[in-house]
Amino acid sequence: MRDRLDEILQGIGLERALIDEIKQQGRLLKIVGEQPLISTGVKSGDMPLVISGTLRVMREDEMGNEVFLYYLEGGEACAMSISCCLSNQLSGFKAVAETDAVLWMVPMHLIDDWMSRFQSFRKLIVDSYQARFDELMLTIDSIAFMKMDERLMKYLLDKKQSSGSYEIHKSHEQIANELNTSRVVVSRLLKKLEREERVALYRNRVEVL
Amino acid sequence: MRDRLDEILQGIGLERALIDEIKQQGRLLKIVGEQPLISTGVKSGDMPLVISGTLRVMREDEMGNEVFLYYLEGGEACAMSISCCLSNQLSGFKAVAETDAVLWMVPMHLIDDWMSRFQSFRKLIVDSYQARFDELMLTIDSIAFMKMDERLMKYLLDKKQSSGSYEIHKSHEQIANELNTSRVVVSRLLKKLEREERVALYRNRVEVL
DNA sequence: CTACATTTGTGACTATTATCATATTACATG
DNA sequence: CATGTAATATGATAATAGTCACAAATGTAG
Repeated sequence: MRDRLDEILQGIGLERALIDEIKQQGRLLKIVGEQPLISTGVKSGDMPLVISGTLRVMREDEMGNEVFLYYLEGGEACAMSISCCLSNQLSGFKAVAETDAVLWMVPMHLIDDWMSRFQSFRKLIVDSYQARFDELMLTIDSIAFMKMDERLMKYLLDKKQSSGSYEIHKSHEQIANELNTSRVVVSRLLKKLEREERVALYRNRVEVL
Repeated sequence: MRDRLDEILQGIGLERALIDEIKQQGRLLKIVGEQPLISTGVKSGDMPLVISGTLRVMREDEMGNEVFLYYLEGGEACAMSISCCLSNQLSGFKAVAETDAVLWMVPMHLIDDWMSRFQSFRKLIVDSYQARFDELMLTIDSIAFMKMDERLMKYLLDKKQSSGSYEIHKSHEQIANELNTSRVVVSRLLKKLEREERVALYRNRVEVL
């Protein structure tokens, strides 16, 4: 697993010296699918770096409604946790392992030091923020401009792209939660997509055609 | 105006040496109300730092629909423009001067150098990203969870807070655009709020009670 | 004051989404 | 294969928002 980490850190474009420090100072964390990593209103002293698997990051409001924000995948860092920690704030979001995942947890107090010494690390942080930002923009686009049927289709296609599989193993209920609508609505719209021969429906499974 | 800049830079918590460099290397840009600073699909080589006035930042899609994202006010930096420039990407958004505004434009190529040398500058960038991030989350909250009447009231209250005034000088049409709905809907909901005695309505002006 | 453009008000209708009630189907387990 | 639970399907109805048409009002320039 250390080798995989090395490979990923190189892939991001970090220099040798930094890679060695990261490998020395962090710790490995394995989480199994659907296990929560960060919950709304809790804070952590580490910045997670995804080695393998996928984290699903969501926003949750006071009443427990949640909207999907973005995915974190192999090689991506969760830059949000930085300022969340620097500024001593509570996290406004919730991260759940979408699949089994392996993370490298980096102690927060080292971040600033690395930012001052390594150009590649500054780039990692800024890029990470920007990537999240862009994805949030897409989320806003779809919530603000798209109707539920389009959003649902986009959701299915995004899933397909990120997992590489044509099958989404979720119930209508779970999909409805991620899109912040009701199960009945999702069932109806999926049925419509099925009639249009864009998906095939099974129990706990949707296949994109 | 240089004094005001100095004051603001100190207020952010930057150290003397950095402040001097910023003052030496940047240039002043004045823009008058409603003038666009950044347009969708265009990129700039400077990072703007707001000295006075307010910038309204919006997301625009291909069909010209737009959603309000957040405001940038005195002392705030537009960190988004950094990676937008570093990664050679086009800006996915649009910034308009809400009122007359004075900006200090910092050449992008200095950013990385400052980030390596000044702790306070790293903090400025990270905080700036985080602040925008938090505001985007609030925007998502309101679009995803709130109904139009609540969003309208929130919009009016936010305006009140940011301008300190109880009067919003906008037509129903303009408000509708910022909330991504139609003029008719805004007129109707404002009328309802008026009946509830929460606002008073005039031509091109709404007063929050 | 008059003419005109812009802004605002409202009724009528449609579209989309939410909600409730109630079937029906699929799967796991004994 | 009988049975129970979770998942899915679907009709009926309501709430919310969008659209169109047109009327009324407000402010401005001559």
